[in-house]
Parts: sequence; C-alpha cells; structure tokens
Amino acid sequence: MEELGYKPNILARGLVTKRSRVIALLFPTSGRGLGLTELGFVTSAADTAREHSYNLVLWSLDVEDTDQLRELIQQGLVDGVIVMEVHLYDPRINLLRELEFPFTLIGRSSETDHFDFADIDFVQTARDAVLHLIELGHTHIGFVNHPHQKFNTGYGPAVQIQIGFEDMMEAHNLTPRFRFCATNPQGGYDACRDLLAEDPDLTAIITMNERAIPGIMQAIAEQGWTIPDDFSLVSVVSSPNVAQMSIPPLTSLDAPNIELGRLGTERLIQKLEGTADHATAKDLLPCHLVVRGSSGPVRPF
Amino acid sequence: MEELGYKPNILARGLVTKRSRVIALLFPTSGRGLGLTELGFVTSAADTAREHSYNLVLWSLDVEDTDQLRELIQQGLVDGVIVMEVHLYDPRINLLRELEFPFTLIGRSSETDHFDFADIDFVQTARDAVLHLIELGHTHIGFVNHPHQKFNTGYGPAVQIQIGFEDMMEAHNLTPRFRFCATNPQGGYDACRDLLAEDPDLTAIITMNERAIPGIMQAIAEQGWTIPDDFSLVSVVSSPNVAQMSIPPLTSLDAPNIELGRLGTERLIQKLEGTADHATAKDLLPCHLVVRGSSGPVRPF
DNA sequence: CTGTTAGCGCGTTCAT
DNA sequence: ATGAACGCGCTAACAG
Repeated sequence: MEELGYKPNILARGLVTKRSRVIALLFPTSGRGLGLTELGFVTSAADTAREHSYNLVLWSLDVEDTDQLRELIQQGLVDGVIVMEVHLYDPRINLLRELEFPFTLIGRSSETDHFDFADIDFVQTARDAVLHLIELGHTHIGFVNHPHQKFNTGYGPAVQIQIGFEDMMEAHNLTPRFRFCATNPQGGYDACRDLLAEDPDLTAIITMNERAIPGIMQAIAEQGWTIPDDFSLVSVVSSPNVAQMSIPPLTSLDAPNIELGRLGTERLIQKLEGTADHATAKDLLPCHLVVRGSSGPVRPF
Repeated sequence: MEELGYKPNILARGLVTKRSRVIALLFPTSGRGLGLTELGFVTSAADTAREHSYNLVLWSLDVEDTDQLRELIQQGLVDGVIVMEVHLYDPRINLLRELEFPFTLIGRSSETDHFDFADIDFVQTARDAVLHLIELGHTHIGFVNHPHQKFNTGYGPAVQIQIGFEDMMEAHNLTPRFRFCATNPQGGYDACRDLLAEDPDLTAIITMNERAIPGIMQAIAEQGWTIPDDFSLVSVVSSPNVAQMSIPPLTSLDAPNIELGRLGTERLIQKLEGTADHATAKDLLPCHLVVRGSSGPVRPF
C-alpha cells in the first residue's frame, strides 16, 4: 500500500468508532482563582492525556453556563470531561449526570459519594501545618482563612481546612483562633492585627489566603518582629513559585497539583476505556510540607 | 424534522468540510517558563477560540519534539496551530512551513519577515521603564537581565529588552549598567550587589527576572535602604499577581498577555477562514505601566 | 427553492 | 487467511 507517510484520519476513525479520543478540561476563568496551582492542573492533564494518545481541549466556561456546556457536549467532539474548580453545589455536575456523560472531578461536590474525584486532603493538610508548628514549640497559633462569604457559600476548601485546624488544635488542648480575610494584602493586615489583639501571645499564623500574605508580613514587621525568629508563618495549599518570591521564602504546604491533574485525567480515561474499577475513585492527597525560611522555633519568653 | 434537541455532529461535519474547527496551542511545559503570563495566553486563546466557535486543544510538546508534532498534525484533528514560547531558531516553525500548515506565533523567530506573529514590544517596554525612572529624577539606573546563557542562545526577550535599555539610557547621556542573573533570589542578590559595587550611586534597578526580585530587595534592605524612598525597583514583563505579592507592591510593566493570546488566535482563525489580509500581521504590543509602590522620586543627596 | 444522492476516510462485517 | 462492501452523520452538488 502506501509505504511511506500514511496517517489515519482521526476524525473518520472517531466517526465510526464513536470515540474521538478527545477529552475536555472545564475550567472557569471568571472565578478569579486562576493561579499557578490551576496551571499545574492544566499542564499535567495535557501531559497525561497525551501519554494515553488523547487530546485535551480547554473549555473555559463559567460555572453557571450550563447551556453552553450542554451545547458543546452535544457537538460530540469529546468523549468525557474533567471538571475543575468544583463547587459544592455545582450546576455542571447535575447537567453531566442528566446527560449521563462521563466525567471526573478535581475537587469535591456535596454528593461526594456518587462521583469520582481527586482532591486535596484539606483536613490532613491543616493538621500537618499545625503539627509542624507544635513541634517547633508553638502553642498560640492563628489561622487566616478566605473571605467569610466564600465560607458561607460552602466553598469546600475554606470549610474543610478550618475543620482540620480546629480539630488538631483542640486535640492538643490549644485554642483555635481564626479570621476570615479579604483576598488582598489589606485584608491580611487587618486579620493579623485582629488576631494579635485577641491573643497578644500569638507566635504563629497559618494561612491559605495567598494574596493576604504581604499584609500579614507587614503587620508582623510593624510589631517589630522578624520572621522566623519572632514569629512563624506557614502558607498552606500554595504553590512553590509564590513561596519562593517572599523574603524569607515561605514554609508552605504545596498543593499536589500535578498529581491531581494526572489522577483526574487517568481516571476519566479508564472510565472511557472501560478499565476502571467498579467502585468510585476518591483520591485525597495531602499537600507537601516544604520547610523554607518562614517557620522556626517559638521565641523564648 | 427533529423539533427538539438536535445537534449536528461536529466530527462528521469536519470529515466532509475538511475543517474540524479545532486549533492547537503549542506550549512547551519543560521550558521552566510556565508562569502567570503563560496562563494568560492559554485562557485568552481558549476564550477567543470559543467566541469564534472553535475548540482549542493543548499540545504541551517539547520544542525539539518535532516528530510528535508532525504526527499530531497528520492526525488531521486540528486546522492550525498557535506556537507559544517561540525560539529564535525554532525547529517547530521549520516543520510547519515544510508541511504548509497554518500557524501564528506568540513571540518571534529569527525570520521575522515571513510569519505572522504577536509579541511584546520589548524595546518600547524597556524605554518606558527607563523613562518612568528618568521622570522621577533617576540617572543611575541598573538592569538585571536573565541568565547569560539565555542571552547567548538568542533568547529574544533578553536580547531585545537590553537593546531598548541601552538605547534609552544613551539617548539621555546616561551610562547603562547591567548584569545577567540566575533565575532565583540568590542570583538577584548577587547581581544587585555587583551593580552597586560598580556604581555606588545607583538609585534604581529595572529587572525582567521575576524570580530574582526577592534577592534584589534583600540586597537593597541590607544597604539600609527602603523601597521606594531610597531606592526604586521596576519589574518589566511581569504579571500583576506577583507584583502585588511584594512589599511594597511593585511598580511594573505588565505583559499584555491577554491581548497577545487573543491576537494570535484571531489571526490564525482569519487565515483559516480566508479573511486575513494579504500582508503578514506583525503585532507588537508594549507592556502596561502600572505604578505601584516600588518606584519613587530619587533620594536627595 | 426543496428533495435526493454521493462520498468524506475510516472500522467492521460478511463473503470468498 | 485476505478482500469487498457497507455505513458512521454530515455537507455539497445536483436534479426536479
């Protein structure tokens, strides 16, 4: 036949096999949450798809925009979707169920039992952060969360991580103090000062609000304190790049974003190929503790 | 016919029209260059594609991996590609030309005349940065570049921006001083100290090496200087998020990444639809100057 | 202008 | 074993 340079047309193949070997990554761009962590999802999902001879398309749809999602799915281009930035009550999930369309989640919804997902183990992450500080001798530890509104609307990470924080503190007979906080330096500054007013003996803060960090550090500096000699700061669910941008570089619990992207993608492909286990896959991965320069032994009295 | 719920199958359509309405974004993941700026390319390319009823697939191939690129193109899934992270001598471009496959560049190659591209106007950006500082009264200004090796291998931005810096300085009868610099805080620290040793009267530094910034700030602080009162720092070709993470927030020239992603994508689609102008499109966009807290009037002697 | 038909490039089935 | 024919779902070209 054609000895050289023949390549099957993937469209024609897809037309007859009913399988395009294309999957979509659903990531809302409007959610303001597009950071390095999300970029890790995207790149690792793309890499993983390629390894399995799949193509990954990007659908940057708003979470609420189920009309367009339905339309895209019905085009028939993709075999399944990976959902990012999952909300507790996520209209996209209802649609996918209704259409009986294959999907996996990166993140968790409210009906956690019924779906496959890969997510950060926020509770464990909070515990690891607290434990790290306790081992350094800290007993007065504060937590700076996301804004109150996010917590109230059931934003999973904000809820979960606070649970982990409170659990671990109480398990050690320590008082858990926390503040909600706007996602900007001013918010961090205010939250930090509030916490110090509530407990002047505070020697450490854990936060998962990256944008608030400069403000927190500012507030600490204004106390005349130096990090990490006088005060410790631990960033949780962050990305290495931002941790390394601070002075001193931040001790952090880095999000397992590469692993999560890979897991979500592989699981979806398994479903499509029919090689998945029967049980739904629930992968909870803890963050990686990386001790950099912002945490140290508690200051002597 | 079918009153409700009929959607054309896009694969079948593509098979007959010879146009899948799918385009690919080529972005090398191994290049270590995956930052917020690149994320902006990806999201805006995806958004723009969607607006024109195109799908965007992600091909995270290594720059050198032309074999796999050829294979993917010959699959016939995509109508054209957008090339990111363009190298001056980029094997991908040769392949695309050889295959006569439609493409646009985000960035520039050596044969700038023959291809469509959208890129940052680095020369103008450097000039804007210098001008900003000159207007503040600074006359002793240093520049911290990327590593020497990147410069030597013809990494476009590193070359272009230095040209702009030197031009503008000499046009004002000022001495341009610069250092190459490893992409980490230690590199920034060393480069800053070198520059200060060479010219103790230095009052401002421009850098496009984001990772070096903490080190630069550290070196300034060790001089007993405060930013922006005693020393000014301007970050060029950066992204707002990192500028806002510093204390004080950095005056920066933010990359026009959204616009670039949009331009590259629209131009490719125009080519595919045959609605493009005959002339090759060369879009050079300057960065946006955003004055935050790291630049101020030169300190009095 | 509406209705019919051919064929895009494959995988699959059926016949040899 | 190898080979011919059919059809996936659509658009384009053509006939009425």
